[in-house]
Amino acid sequence: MYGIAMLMKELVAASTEPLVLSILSRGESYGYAVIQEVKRLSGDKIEWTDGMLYPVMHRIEDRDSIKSRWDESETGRKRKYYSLKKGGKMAMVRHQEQWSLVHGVLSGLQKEHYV
Amino acid sequence: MYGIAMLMKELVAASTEPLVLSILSRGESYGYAVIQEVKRLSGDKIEWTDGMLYPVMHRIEDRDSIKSRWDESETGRKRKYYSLKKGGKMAMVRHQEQWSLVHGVLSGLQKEHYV
DNA sequence: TTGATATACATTGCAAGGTTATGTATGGTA
DNA sequence: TACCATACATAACCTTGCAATGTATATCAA
Repeated sequence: MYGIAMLMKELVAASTEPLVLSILSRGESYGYAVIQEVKRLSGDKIEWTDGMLYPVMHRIEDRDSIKSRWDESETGRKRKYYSLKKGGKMAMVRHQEQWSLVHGVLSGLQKEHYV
Repeated sequence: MYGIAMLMKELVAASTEPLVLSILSRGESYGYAVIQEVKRLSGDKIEWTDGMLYPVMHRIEDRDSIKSRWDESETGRKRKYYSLKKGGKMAMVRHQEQWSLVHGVLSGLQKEHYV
Protein backbone atom coordinates (compact mmCIF):
# COMPACT_ATOMS: atom_id res chain seq x y z
CA MET A 1 0.00 0.00 0.00
CA TYR A 2 1.24 3.43 -0.88
CA GLY A 3 0.09 7.02 -0.88
CA ILE A 4 -2.81 7.98 1.31
CA ALA A 5 -2.41 7.00 4.93
CA MET A 6 -5.45 5.58 6.65
CA LEU A 7 -7.29 7.97 8.90
CA MET A 8 -6.45 7.53 12.54
CA LYS A 9 -9.01 5.66 14.54
CA GLU A 10 -9.90 8.51 16.86
CA LEU A 11 -10.46 10.91 14.01
CA VAL A 12 -12.70 8.38 12.28
CA ALA A 13 -14.72 8.07 15.45
CA ALA A 14 -15.06 11.81 15.79
CA SER A 15 -15.97 12.47 12.17
CA THR A 16 -18.31 9.61 11.33
CA GLU A 17 -21.45 10.93 12.98
CA PRO A 18 -21.12 14.57 11.83
CA LEU A 19 -20.37 13.38 8.29
CA VAL A 20 -23.39 11.07 8.22
CA LEU A 21 -25.68 13.74 9.61
CA SER A 22 -24.38 16.33 7.15
CA ILE A 23 -24.89 14.01 4.20
CA LEU A 24 -28.41 13.16 5.29
CA SER A 25 -29.17 16.86 5.75
CA ARG A 26 -29.04 17.12 1.95
CA GLY A 27 -31.73 14.48 1.64
CA GLU A 28 -32.64 10.86 2.23
CA SER A 29 -29.95 8.25 1.56
CA TYR A 30 -28.90 4.72 2.48
CA GLY A 31 -25.85 3.05 3.99
CA TYR A 32 -24.06 1.90 0.89
CA ALA A 33 -24.55 5.24 -0.84
CA VAL A 34 -23.27 7.14 2.19
CA ILE A 35 -20.02 5.15 2.09
CA GLN A 36 -19.54 6.00 -1.58
CA GLU A 37 -20.42 9.64 -1.05
CA VAL A 38 -17.84 10.05 1.71
CA LYS A 39 -15.26 8.43 -0.54
CA ARG A 40 -16.14 10.80 -3.36
CA LEU A 41 -16.21 13.96 -1.22
CA SER A 42 -12.82 13.14 0.30
CA GLY A 43 -11.15 12.50 -3.03
CA ASP A 44 -10.95 8.77 -2.27
CA LYS A 45 -9.05 9.46 0.93
CA ILE A 46 -11.73 8.32 3.35
CA GLU A 47 -12.82 4.74 2.70
CA TRP A 48 -15.34 3.43 5.18
CA THR A 49 -16.20 -0.23 5.45
CA ASP A 50 -19.81 -1.34 5.75
CA GLY A 51 -19.03 -3.25 8.94
CA MET A 52 -18.07 0.07 10.44
CA LEU A 53 -20.96 2.16 9.14
CA TYR A 54 -24.02 0.03 9.80
CA PRO A 55 -23.56 -0.14 13.59
CA VAL A 56 -23.08 3.63 13.49
CA MET A 57 -26.35 4.11 11.59
CA HIS A 58 -28.16 1.96 14.14
CA ARG A 59 -26.67 3.95 17.00
CA ILE A 60 -27.63 7.28 15.50
CA GLU A 61 -31.14 5.97 14.93
CA ASP A 62 -31.33 4.74 18.53
CA ARG A 63 -30.44 8.26 19.60
CA ASP A 64 -33.39 9.52 17.63
CA SER A 65 -31.32 11.70 15.27
CA ILE A 66 -32.40 9.84 12.14
CA LYS A 67 -35.23 7.56 11.07
CA SER A 68 -35.34 4.74 8.54
CA ARG A 69 -37.73 3.01 6.18
CA TRP A 70 -37.34 -0.02 3.94
CA ASP A 71 -37.99 0.44 0.25
CA GLU A 72 -37.16 -1.08 -3.11
CA SER A 73 -34.55 0.48 -5.36
CA GLU A 74 -35.02 0.89 -9.12
CA THR A 75 -33.26 -2.45 -9.56
CA GLY A 76 -35.67 -4.25 -7.26
CA ARG A 77 -33.15 -4.59 -4.45
CA LYS A 78 -34.27 -3.74 -0.93
CA ARG A 79 -32.72 -0.72 0.70
CA LYS A 80 -32.96 0.93 4.09
CA TYR A 81 -33.37 4.65 3.53
CA TYR A 82 -32.37 7.04 6.30
CA SER A 83 -33.43 10.62 6.82
CA LEU A 84 -32.70 13.34 9.33
CA LYS A 85 -35.09 14.01 12.21
CA LYS A 86 -35.43 17.29 14.07
CA GLY A 87 -33.09 16.10 16.81
CA GLY A 88 -30.58 15.11 14.15
CA LYS A 89 -30.52 18.59 12.72
CA MET A 90 -29.72 19.96 16.16
CA ALA A 91 -27.08 17.29 16.77
CA MET A 92 -25.48 18.22 13.46
CA VAL A 93 -25.21 21.87 14.42
CA ARG A 94 -23.75 20.92 17.81
CA HIS A 95 -21.14 18.75 16.10
CA GLN A 96 -20.23 21.55 13.73
CA GLU A 97 -19.77 24.00 16.58
CA GLN A 98 -17.50 21.64 18.45
CA TRP A 99 -15.46 20.88 15.35
CA SER A 100 -15.00 24.58 14.73
CA LEU A 101 -13.84 25.12 18.29
CA VAL A 102 -11.18 22.42 18.21
CA HIS A 103 -10.13 23.28 14.68
CA GLY A 104 -9.72 26.89 15.72
CA VAL A 105 -7.45 26.01 18.63
CA LEU A 106 -5.40 23.61 16.52
CA SER A 107 -4.93 25.96 13.61
CA GLY A 108 -4.10 28.74 16.05
CA LEU A 109 -1.30 26.63 17.47
CA GLN A 110 -0.06 25.84 14.00
CA LYS A 111 0.08 29.50 13.04
CA GLU A 112 1.91 30.40 16.26
CA HIS A 113 4.54 27.92 15.23
CA TYR A 114 5.61 30.05 12.29
CA VAL A 115 5.56 33.43 14.01
CA MET B 1 -23.99 24.54 34.73
CA TYR B 2 -24.78 26.81 31.87
CA GLY B 3 -23.36 27.89 28.56
CA ILE B 4 -20.57 25.82 27.12
CA ALA B 5 -21.45 22.23 26.38
CA MET B 6 -18.83 19.59 27.11
CA LEU B 7 -16.91 18.30 24.14
CA MET B 8 -18.16 15.01 22.82
CA LYS B 9 -16.06 12.04 23.81
CA GLU B 10 -15.04 11.10 20.28
CA LEU B 11 -13.86 14.61 19.55
CA VAL B 12 -11.86 14.64 22.76
CA ALA B 13 -10.16 11.40 21.71
CA ALA B 14 -9.35 12.81 18.28
CA SER B 15 -8.07 16.18 19.48
CA THR B 16 -6.11 15.35 22.64
CA GLU B 17 -2.98 13.97 21.03
CA PRO B 18 -2.64 16.61 18.28
CA LEU B 19 -3.23 19.37 20.83
CA VAL B 20 -0.60 18.00 23.21
CA LEU B 21 1.92 17.56 20.41
CA SER B 22 1.26 21.06 19.07
CA ILE B 23 1.70 22.63 22.49
CA LEU B 24 4.95 20.76 23.09
CA SER B 25 6.20 21.80 19.65
CA ARG B 26 6.47 25.31 21.08
CA GLY B 27 8.77 24.05 23.81
CA GLU B 28 9.05 21.86 26.88
CA SER B 29 6.10 21.75 29.25
CA TYR B 30 4.47 19.58 31.92
CA GLY B 31 1.06 18.01 32.46
CA TYR B 32 -0.57 20.53 34.70
CA ALA B 33 0.57 23.44 32.53
CA VAL B 34 -0.72 21.73 29.37
CA ILE B 35 -4.18 21.46 30.92
CA GLN B 36 -4.19 25.18 31.72
CA GLU B 37 -2.83 26.11 28.31
CA VAL B 38 -5.58 24.20 26.50
CA LYS B 39 -8.16 25.91 28.71
CA ARG B 40 -6.67 29.31 27.90
CA LEU B 41 -6.35 28.72 24.15
CA SER B 42 -9.94 27.51 23.90
CA GLY B 43 -11.36 30.48 25.77
CA ASP B 44 -12.16 28.25 28.75
CA LYS B 45 -14.25 25.97 26.56
CA ILE B 46 -12.01 22.91 26.77
CA GLU B 47 -11.39 21.83 30.35
CA TRP B 48 -9.34 18.67 30.68
CA THR B 49 -9.07 16.77 33.94
CA ASP B 50 -5.71 15.49 35.13
CA GLY B 51 -7.07 11.95 35.37
CA MET B 52 -7.69 12.17 31.67
CA LEU B 53 -4.43 13.80 30.60
CA TYR B 54 -1.76 11.83 32.48
CA PRO B 55 -2.62 8.46 30.90
CA VAL B 56 -2.53 10.26 27.54
CA MET B 57 0.94 11.62 28.23
CA HIS B 58 2.15 8.15 29.19
CA ARG B 59 0.70 6.66 26.03
CA ILE B 60 2.27 9.28 23.79
CA GLU B 61 5.59 8.68 25.51
CA ASP B 62 5.23 4.90 25.04
CA ARG B 63 4.73 5.60 21.35
CA ASP B 64 8.03 7.43 21.36
CA SER B 65 6.58 10.77 20.25
CA ILE B 66 7.69 12.61 23.39
CA LYS B 67 10.24 12.16 26.15
CA SER B 68 10.20 13.22 29.80
CA ARG B 69 12.52 14.22 32.59
CA TRP B 70 11.92 14.99 36.25
CA ASP B 71 12.98 18.37 37.53
CA GLU B 72 12.27 20.87 40.26
CA SER B 73 10.18 23.94 39.62
CA GLU B 74 11.04 27.41 40.92
CA THR B 75 8.86 26.68 43.91
CA GLY B 76 10.77 23.51 44.75
CA ARG B 77 7.95 21.26 43.66
CA LYS B 78 8.81 18.27 41.45
CA ARG B 79 7.57 18.32 37.89
CA LYS B 80 7.71 15.93 34.95
CA TYR B 81 8.74 17.94 31.92
CA TYR B 82 7.84 16.64 28.47
CA SER B 83 9.38 17.55 25.13
CA LEU B 84 8.78 16.57 21.53
CA LYS B 85 10.95 13.91 19.90
CA LYS B 86 11.59 13.59 16.18
CA GLY B 87 8.83 11.00 15.79
CA GLY B 88 6.47 13.31 17.63
CA LYS B 89 7.11 16.10 15.18
CA MET B 90 6.18 13.78 12.32
CA ALA B 91 3.13 12.50 14.19
CA MET B 92 2.02 16.08 14.70
CA VAL B 93 2.24 16.86 10.98
CA ARG B 94 0.33 13.67 10.15
CA HIS B 95 -2.41 14.67 12.61
CA GLN B 96 -2.63 18.13 11.11
CA GLU B 97 -2.98 16.74 7.58
CA GLN B 98 -5.74 14.40 8.62
CA TRP B 99 -7.57 17.11 10.51
CA SER B 100 -7.41 19.34 7.45
CA LEU B 101 -8.80 16.58 5.27
CA VAL B 102 -11.81 15.88 7.46
CA HIS B 103 -12.40 19.55 8.15
CA GLY B 104 -12.38 20.21 4.41
CA VAL B 105 -15.00 17.57 3.72
CA LEU B 106 -17.19 18.72 6.60
CA SER B 107 -17.04 22.40 5.74
CA GLY B 108 -17.68 21.52 2.11
CA LEU B 109 -20.87 19.77 3.12
CA GLN B 110 -21.89 22.72 5.25
CA LYS B 111 -21.43 25.16 2.40
CA GLU B 112 -23.38 22.94 0.02
CA HIS B 113 -26.22 23.19 2.43
CA TYR B 114 -26.72 26.86 1.75
CA VAL B 115 -26.39 26.71 -2.05
C1' DT C 1 -24.77 -21.94 -16.69
C1' DT C 2 -21.08 -20.75 -14.17
C1' DG C 3 -18.17 -17.57 -11.78
C1' DA C 4 -16.86 -13.06 -10.43
C1' DT C 5 -17.99 -8.61 -8.92
C1' DA C 6 -20.82 -4.99 -7.02
C1' DT C 7 -24.60 -4.05 -4.26
C1' DA C 8 -26.89 -4.12 0.38
C1' DC C 9 -27.54 -5.01 5.25
C1' DA C 10 -26.55 -7.41 9.90
C1' DT C 11 -24.02 -9.08 14.03
C1' DT C 12 -20.20 -10.85 17.01
C1' DG C 13 -15.97 -10.13 19.55
C1' DC C 14 -11.76 -7.82 20.65
C1' DA C 15 -9.01 -3.90 21.70
C1' DA C 16 -8.47 0.92 22.54
C1' DG C 17 -9.36 4.82 25.04
C1' DG C 18 -12.21 8.45 27.84
C1' DT C 19 -14.25 9.15 32.33
C1' DT C 20 -14.75 8.84 37.11
C1' DA C 21 -13.00 7.92 41.39
C1' DT C 22 -9.38 7.46 44.38
C1' DG C 23 -4.73 8.01 46.30
C1' DT C 24 -0.35 10.52 47.41
C1' DA C 25 2.20 14.70 48.33
C1' DT C 26 3.65 19.71 48.64
C1' DG C 27 3.36 24.91 48.74
C1' DG C 28 0.88 29.07 49.73
C1' DT C 29 -2.47 31.60 52.30
C1' DA C 30 -6.18 33.15 55.35
C1' DT D 1 -4.93 25.02 61.35
C1' DA D 2 -7.66 24.47 57.38
C1' DC D 3 -8.20 24.95 52.70
C1' DC D 4 -7.08 25.38 48.02
C1' DA D 5 -4.05 25.05 44.09
C1' DT D 6 -0.44 22.50 42.34
C1' DA D 7 1.36 18.01 40.56
C1' DC D 8 1.41 13.21 39.31
C1' DA D 9 -0.45 8.23 39.30
C1' DT D 10 -3.63 4.27 38.65
C1' DA D 11 -7.83 1.11 38.80
C1' DA D 12 -12.50 0.04 37.19
C1' DC D 13 -16.11 0.88 34.13
C1' DC D 14 -18.18 1.73 29.86
C1' DT D 15 -18.45 3.05 25.13
C1' DT D 16 -17.19 2.33 20.59
C1' DG D 17 -14.30 1.56 16.34
C1' DC D 18 -13.34 -2.00 13.40
C1' DA D 19 -12.25 -6.49 11.54
C1' DA D 20 -14.32 -10.75 10.59
C1' DT D 21 -18.10 -13.24 9.26
C1' DG D 22 -22.63 -14.23 7.39
C1' DT D 23 -26.72 -13.63 4.26
C1' DA D 24 -28.73 -12.39 -0.11
C1' DT D 25 -29.50 -10.41 -4.86
C1' DA D 26 -28.35 -8.14 -9.44
C1' DT D 27 -25.29 -7.80 -13.33
C1' DC D 28 -22.20 -9.28 -16.72
C1' DA D 29 -18.74 -11.85 -19.01
C1' DA D 30 -16.92 -16.38 -20.29
